[in-house]
Amino acid sequence: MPDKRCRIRTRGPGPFLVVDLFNELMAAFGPQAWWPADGPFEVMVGAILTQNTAWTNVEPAIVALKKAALLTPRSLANAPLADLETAIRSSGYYRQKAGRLRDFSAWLLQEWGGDIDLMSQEPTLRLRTKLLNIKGIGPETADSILLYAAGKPVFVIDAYTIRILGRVGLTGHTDYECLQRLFERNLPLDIEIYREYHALLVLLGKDFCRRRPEKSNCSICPVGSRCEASLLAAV
DNA sequence: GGCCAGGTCAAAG
DNA sequence: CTTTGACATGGC
Repeated sequence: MPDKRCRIRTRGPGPFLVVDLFNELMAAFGPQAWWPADGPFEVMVGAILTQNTAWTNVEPAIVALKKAALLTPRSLANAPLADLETAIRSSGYYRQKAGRLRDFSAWLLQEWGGDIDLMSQEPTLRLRTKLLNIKGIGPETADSILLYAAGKPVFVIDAYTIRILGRVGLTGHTDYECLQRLFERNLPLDIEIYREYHALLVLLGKDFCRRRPEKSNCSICPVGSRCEASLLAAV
């Protein structure tokens, strides 16, 4: 149900279409096959570990967890915090994230007996609310878990998405839920499209977002970062 | 050496 | 309701 509070406008050369951007990105870069992980539990662990952290720092942490046989809900929930901290040190915020991983794993066990398939049968919005009630799981992490681990059609918004939209001229309500609705309103209800689109936005963000020394009128990008008037030809 | 990354939470203003 | 600080490592 559309929310009247979500008023989003475009400025610049022409109307901005969510669908056009997806088509251009897909044509330019092709499918990304996200999320890079071995199974849904690993997806969820990765979603927590990558919070405000480069994926290159997350990978060694996942490997270390795997090597220490800590990559199951039960072992993660029961391991000494010190062991977790050691394993995930490379991912940064390691004390905080160790606690988050353990709390989340304990929740998985308590709510669903550690059965992710069972968890995934929960209605989407109810599951989302439950995830958000866990300390350390915010909207992006929750939605990443829903989309990439539980197979729910939920569009993930991240810092790249916000920056890119700002750059192509989007103004107005740019908070998480409004932007999420913008995408969900304009796309077919299709998990694969949601998955690819978010992956492509991250790719675009990495490859283009900070390297264009053009001028910017973007009010969303952080001070000091550069934007350009158009990204792909269309926007 | 400085900047920043696939955020989140709590404490102020 | 909006802004700010803390959390931390590793790559460029």
